[in-house]
Amino acid sequence: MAGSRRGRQSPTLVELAEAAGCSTSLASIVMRGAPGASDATRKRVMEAAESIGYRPDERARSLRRSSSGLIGVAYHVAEPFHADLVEGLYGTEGDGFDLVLGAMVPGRDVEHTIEPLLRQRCEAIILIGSMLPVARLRRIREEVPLVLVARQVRAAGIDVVRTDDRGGQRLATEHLIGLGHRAIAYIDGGQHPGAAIRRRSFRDTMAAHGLSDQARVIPGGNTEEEGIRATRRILDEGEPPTAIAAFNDRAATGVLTMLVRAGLRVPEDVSVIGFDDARIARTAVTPLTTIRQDTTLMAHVARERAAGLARQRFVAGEQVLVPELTERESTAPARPDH
Amino acid sequence: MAGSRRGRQSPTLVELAEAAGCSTSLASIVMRGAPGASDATRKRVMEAAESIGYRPDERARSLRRSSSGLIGVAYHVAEPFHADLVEGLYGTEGDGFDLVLGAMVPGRDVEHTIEPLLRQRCEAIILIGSMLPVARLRRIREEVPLVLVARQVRAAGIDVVRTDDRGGQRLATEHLIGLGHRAIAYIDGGQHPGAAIRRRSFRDTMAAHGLSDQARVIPGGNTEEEGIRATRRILDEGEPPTAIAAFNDRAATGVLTMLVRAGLRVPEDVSVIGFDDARIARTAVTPLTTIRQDTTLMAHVARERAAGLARQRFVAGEQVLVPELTERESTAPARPDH
DNA sequence: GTTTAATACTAGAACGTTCTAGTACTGATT
DNA sequence: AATCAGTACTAGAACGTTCTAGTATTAAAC
Repeated sequence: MAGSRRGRQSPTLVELAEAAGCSTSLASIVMRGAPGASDATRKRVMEAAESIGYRPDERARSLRRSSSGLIGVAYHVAEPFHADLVEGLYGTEGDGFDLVLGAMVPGRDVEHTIEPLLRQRCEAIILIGSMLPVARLRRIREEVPLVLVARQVRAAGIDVVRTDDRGGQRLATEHLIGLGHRAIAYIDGGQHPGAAIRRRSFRDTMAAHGLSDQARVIPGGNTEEEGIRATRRILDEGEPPTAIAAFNDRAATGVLTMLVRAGLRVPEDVSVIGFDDARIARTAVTPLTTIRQDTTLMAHVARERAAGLARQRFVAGEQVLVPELTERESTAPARPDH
Repeated sequence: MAGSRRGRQSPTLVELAEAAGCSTSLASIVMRGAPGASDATRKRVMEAAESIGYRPDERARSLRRSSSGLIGVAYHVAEPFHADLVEGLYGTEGDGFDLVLGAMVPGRDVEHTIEPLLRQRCEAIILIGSMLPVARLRRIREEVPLVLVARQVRAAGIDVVRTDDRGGQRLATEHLIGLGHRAIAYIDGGQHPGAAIRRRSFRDTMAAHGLSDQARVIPGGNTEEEGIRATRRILDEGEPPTAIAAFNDRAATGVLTMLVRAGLRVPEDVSVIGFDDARIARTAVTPLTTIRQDTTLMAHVARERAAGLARQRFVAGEQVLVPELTERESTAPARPDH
């Protein structure tokens, strides 16, 4: 019971050294696995540590070392896509860095989130899917190396890891066109990262196929709710398109929801395509055809970049990953009568 | 550009004191808003801090103070319900504690997650929805006050904040019975927190209404995928029940998905009820009737408990919150012909 | 004009580590 | 027998704060 520890501090290196009958320096060497201790001593110290319940104080360690060995990660807790990326970040250990999470929640913006990370002297910060204006990103960049994930930004000094949104959206749009669809609606992602590029890519691809007049862009968002609203709006306005592309899988799921509610079948009546290949894509009412972003790889690269930037082995740049089409059941050839 | 800071350390209190022309003690007093400095000095120091870009080093602060002022939070990143709780935890500031997040991801279990929190000398740990056996919880409890959220455990010294799962599931089951349903399937949550209690509550409630022979419990889980699988199994086995209750909203969403895929209508053919009132409940194909757990309140209470336990103002106990039925569109009276 | 009380300020010792610069010992090399 | 190289170990100064115990300075009280 912790009751027995009430008020007691946890044992320090000094107490460990005492228990093991050696100097704190030696105990320290053993605890961090540095060279300079005999095997016998190592064993003795480790046993003493075990027996007194010694646990190194990370604050003191970090303070004393010249570098904190910390990479900060700022992400939106409620965003499943971010959660996937965070999971991926933990996959790659062994670069000598620990991760410190900074949660963005409503009312706690990027600056608020990053401040504690900087106060812990994180050596680099991975910022996931932030909509922050470039000027403010620049200000952060002045304090610490910054890796921006899943968003494009052309500003010197800011490292970027992202998917080729333009290529991805082209893939999606051409998939639909290839299936014979002509009247295609695109549900936009508003201000969200990547939205502007995907929107433009949709328009450009439609234009390239001479379908500009059939291309409709509907205001949307990145949530199921916004997908639902946008689709309702489409349906309210009369003859629905034969295909709908959405900014991301969450919005696409909202599209599916609304179509089912309206009694339309997917893909028989309307084809739907998403973006991300999020977890929910598989379990949607109709398994979603979508553009796959490899979150594991993105996370891997992001961490590598952050570590490299912190150690000044890299110069900031842009890593663009190639997305691919994942065909499931929500898209099908346009029916001839349309 | 951070390039200009290459290799430069961030300014320390000593440099701040120098810049402001006072002692470090005084600069410290100003920076932490402690009494003992004149208004003029405060202004001068603050301006100096601003001008040299001083930012207190949290590691040093925490190390020096007798208490770290940290509460650790261990949660599953990929679990939306946990994300809601984490959001809630940030809502209540002003207790003098900062939150440190510990992410549980596949391959990184509770112990791995908690270790870094302890190394930062968190004064209490909030553990969300862990399935850890009591013995191991006890071991953690020996090191630090522990608040267990969304799970019942009867072990001295472990603080618990949970919803009344038994009452909640009774509410759900009786809602269905009250609508005239008799053949009701329950999709179980397996080993997940609360699952055992909800399962038993379902059985007991059915029994109390003389419906034991109509009560079916199907192995399931806490994800959409498992909801789908369980429902497929139900449909494969012949005459479907007129109502399905699921362990949580994610599983219930899977149920909806599978029912739609099978061409059944909700609630006309089958009523479905979930648990949690997660975000996805509203945007499900058919808006889910569900049992609402107030995550904001739970988070609020959990934080309060953690802070109180850390400061030794509370003795560990159990806080049980009352859930309520949220009626949406996925439940309706049983059709007479059933 | 001395005491008292309060306010503004400071020196310097912590906090729990790491790390540099050293000492003491061993065994091999000349 | 003296030198060297290597291994095992240690003393003690950092790291950047907070906090205790103080010293001046001023204002009020008699």
